[in-house]
Amino acid sequence: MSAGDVIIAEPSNKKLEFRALMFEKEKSQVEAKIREYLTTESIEDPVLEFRQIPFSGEWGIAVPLFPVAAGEARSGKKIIVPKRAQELAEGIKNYLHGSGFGFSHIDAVNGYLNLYFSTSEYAQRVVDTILETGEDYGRGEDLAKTVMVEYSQPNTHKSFHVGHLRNVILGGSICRILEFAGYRVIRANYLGDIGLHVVKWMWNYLKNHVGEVPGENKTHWMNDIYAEADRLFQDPSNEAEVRELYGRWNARDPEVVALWQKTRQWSLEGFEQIYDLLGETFDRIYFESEVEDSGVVLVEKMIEEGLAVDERPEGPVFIDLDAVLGTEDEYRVLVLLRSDGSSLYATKDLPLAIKKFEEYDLDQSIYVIDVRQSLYLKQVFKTLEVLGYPWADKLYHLAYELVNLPGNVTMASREGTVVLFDDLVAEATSRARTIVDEKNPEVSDEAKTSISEAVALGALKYTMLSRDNSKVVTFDWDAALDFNGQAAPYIQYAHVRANSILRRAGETLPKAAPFPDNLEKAEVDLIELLTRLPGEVVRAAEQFRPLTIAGLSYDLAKAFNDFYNTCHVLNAEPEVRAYRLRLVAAAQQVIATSLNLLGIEAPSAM
RNA sequence: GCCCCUGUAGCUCAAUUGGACAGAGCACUGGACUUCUAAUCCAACGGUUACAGGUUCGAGUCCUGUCAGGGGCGCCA
Repeated sequence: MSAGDVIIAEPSNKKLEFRALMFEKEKSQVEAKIREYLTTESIEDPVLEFRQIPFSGEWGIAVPLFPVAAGEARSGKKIIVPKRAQELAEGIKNYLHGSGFGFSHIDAVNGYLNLYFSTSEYAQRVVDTILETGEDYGRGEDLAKTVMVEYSQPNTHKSFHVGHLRNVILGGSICRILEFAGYRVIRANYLGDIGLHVVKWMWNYLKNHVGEVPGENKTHWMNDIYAEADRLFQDPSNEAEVRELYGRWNARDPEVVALWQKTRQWSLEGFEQIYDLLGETFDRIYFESEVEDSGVVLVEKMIEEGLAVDERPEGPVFIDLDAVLGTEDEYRVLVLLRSDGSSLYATKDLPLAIKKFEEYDLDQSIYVIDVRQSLYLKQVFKTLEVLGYPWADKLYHLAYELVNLPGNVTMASREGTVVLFDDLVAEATSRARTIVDEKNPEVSDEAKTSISEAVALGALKYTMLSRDNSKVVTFDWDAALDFNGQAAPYIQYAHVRANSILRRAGETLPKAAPFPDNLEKAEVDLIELLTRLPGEVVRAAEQFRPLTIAGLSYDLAKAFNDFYNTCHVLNAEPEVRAYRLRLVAAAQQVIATSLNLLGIEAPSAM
């Protein structure tokens, strides 16, 4: 996404880290003392900013004194800023007698004032908080803001390939993250159920496949007929027949409409199979066919009002946005109707946007669409603003880059350069199955199937989500099917290990357990990562970036694996066993939550 | 011609939004299974953050310019 565009909420300056939240009381007490000291140095109303200390085994918060010293320098004092910052930090440290206010010790280093928490106290507060809140750990409060996210947008009668997959996975994860962050989310889909591609499909069906019905895999079957139609259509001798059928469709010939309804339904059922597999559901499905007529009416109105230029039949109907707005080469020209009066994307996107706001009271309307349509959507949004819709500034294009094939080849059904969704899933699942058979031969066949599916889909989703929205994904079979390293199965496996320990413990979790001050490094590192979830959820929601959650989930898994190897739980001393069991339970919870936000299953066995 | 995106280790990517020493995975090399599941872990190797200026106490991050790659720009979707 590009920065500086519309953001859902006000960008939060409540960048209070979780750690600071848990030590809020201590923090505000010490902040008052720091201000008190700075007053004695004749510094009034300084800019005090709390940030994290780069973590090195001990928790705390830091106050950089550079802004304060720089302020002094600007007001004319002859000082060297870094030196003065360090001097101030030391001054404060002495003023606070090096500790107190709930902090175990206070340091002045490199111009920063570092305030450290008691390790045992901090560790226990973190783990207790997670276990008390359970799956709600990290969940934001209800923000009473409604957001619609439109994503997926496949064309009926066509294929579903890996390019479409990135959209669904990204959109789905964004919805989960926004929901968890406290927004009320409406998942919308918008299907291309009319147009030349549909007519071509019906023509081929009538000519070569009458009476046939889809097999088990409906989307694949639909696409086979479409691909064949597209090929046959290359032959000019077939053009007349297709055009004739298009005419009958435009005249709403009942026979053609009936066929359209029946075949469209097959496509819908096929998409439903895919969405089920991916774990996606939609609250509202829009169709191009339901907004086309109102779109034409709207364009006619724009012509009457003089907003749109009508050059028919020699030329199209368009709005010259730069002319209307007095800009130059910025918004260009948006074509609204073809010269023959037929509709285009814009004809339908304008009324669709209006319809959304008629149906729902939206605080934000998000379009998850690839980056190539940036100018187009900018034009659509601007046109709605020009038309006077007060909600036009609530429209947001969440752009993402394409999934290309090696050699920077764009996936296109027409060129035959596609990797179909079901082929990919079948291959991934089969590879996962081979590994499950080898690693876990004793579990039931049913369990093996569900594990393979969770692993295969998890791996595909993680690959898409662990890359920034603005980066092109180059699809490569080996990379997509690599279950090693920084990939979903690694994270899922950590969850399985945690689950395994808890299962073998065979008792209810100790209600409370004190943590010692001399924790192992692996324990400290793990606890540190557990505290990051709430902040990352807020950040991911503000920036529409699942990537941050993908990164955290991997870091968590890595830290847990390290803990698993260095810290034994079940055969440890009773006190140690007690707090470690609670730590394992907390880690399992946070890993599961982060995977869930990515739409990835957290299996209990692998 | 104009606009947008990208450029970080051999490869694929991160970097808490201007903060402390730029981190992971893959690949290569060498180690660790009689232990809570080795789909794991440890160690080693790997950097002039495309280039040149500028702003700043501080720049991979911000501003200007250059280079390279990708995308978009009146009747495709």
